Amino acid sequence: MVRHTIQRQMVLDAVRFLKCHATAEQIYNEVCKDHPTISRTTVYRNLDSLAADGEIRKIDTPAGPALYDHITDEHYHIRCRKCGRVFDMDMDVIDGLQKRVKNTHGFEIEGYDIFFTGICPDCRDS
Amino acid sequence: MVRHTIQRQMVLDAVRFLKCHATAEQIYNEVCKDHPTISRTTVYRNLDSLAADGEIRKIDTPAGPALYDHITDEHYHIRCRKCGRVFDMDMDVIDGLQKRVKNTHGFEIEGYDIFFTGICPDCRDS
DNA sequence: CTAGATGCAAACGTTTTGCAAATCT
DNA sequence: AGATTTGCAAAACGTTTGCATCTAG
Repeated sequence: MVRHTIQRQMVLDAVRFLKCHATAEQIYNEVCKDHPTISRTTVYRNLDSLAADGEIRKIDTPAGPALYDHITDEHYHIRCRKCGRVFDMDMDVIDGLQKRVKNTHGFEIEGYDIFFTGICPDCRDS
Repeated sequence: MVRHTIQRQMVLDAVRFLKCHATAEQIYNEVCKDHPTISRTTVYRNLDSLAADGEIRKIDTPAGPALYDHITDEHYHIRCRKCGRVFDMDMDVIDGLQKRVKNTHGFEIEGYDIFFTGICPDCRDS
């Protein structure tokens, strides 16, 4: 059974407070403001466990740290090739994308993500 | 100017020989068979430079090492959540996906990738 | 001759692990 | 009381960097 600890609660609160694609490091820093003795390890462990319980969403990103979202509608992301920042993509979700798979070859498909790559306005202008 | 070295050539040959989504480590091991004194660093540097020149394609993957392909048609990937292996997805490329972006917010979009997640048949059966 | 490439060792950022001590239920 | 969680230190992992040496053009 999952045990309720202040650390777990604070990690969850921080993810909700930061709202969108926060890194473990950002979440750790946020929790540290109120509870400076928490360890990074505990943050990682609670993020994993909260994601496994479906309380938050973990987004593994290409070429960068994982991001954690409070649960929101499905959406896609773009990563700046220069600064590495990740932004939400302004586009509709593609309807029934998973149904386009011709043959799963025995795979149990659990989900998917689309990552765009590009150069953000800040990096282009410098 | 890019200089032609045996290391660069061997890295390129290895990527072509391994054909699909090889990791830097696999490519290093392949090159090592003929040229055991090459360093991992040199493999990484040549992979980067070959990708920058468009001779090979680098695929940054979520939650795993980057993969390198000899140039092939665009295609999508699936990663097993348990064993981490990456496979090609058996589906058609989505026509004009980039045109669905409503507002780039000043981003220069260079491309995108779709990554499915799931459990592969081997991992499910064990 | 010399810009550029190499190999080494060491650092990097992110994440995971082993373990003893602390804490929920 | 007993299983789970914590915090620490250390390791793991993939990758990059600094630097002295070497080499292709």
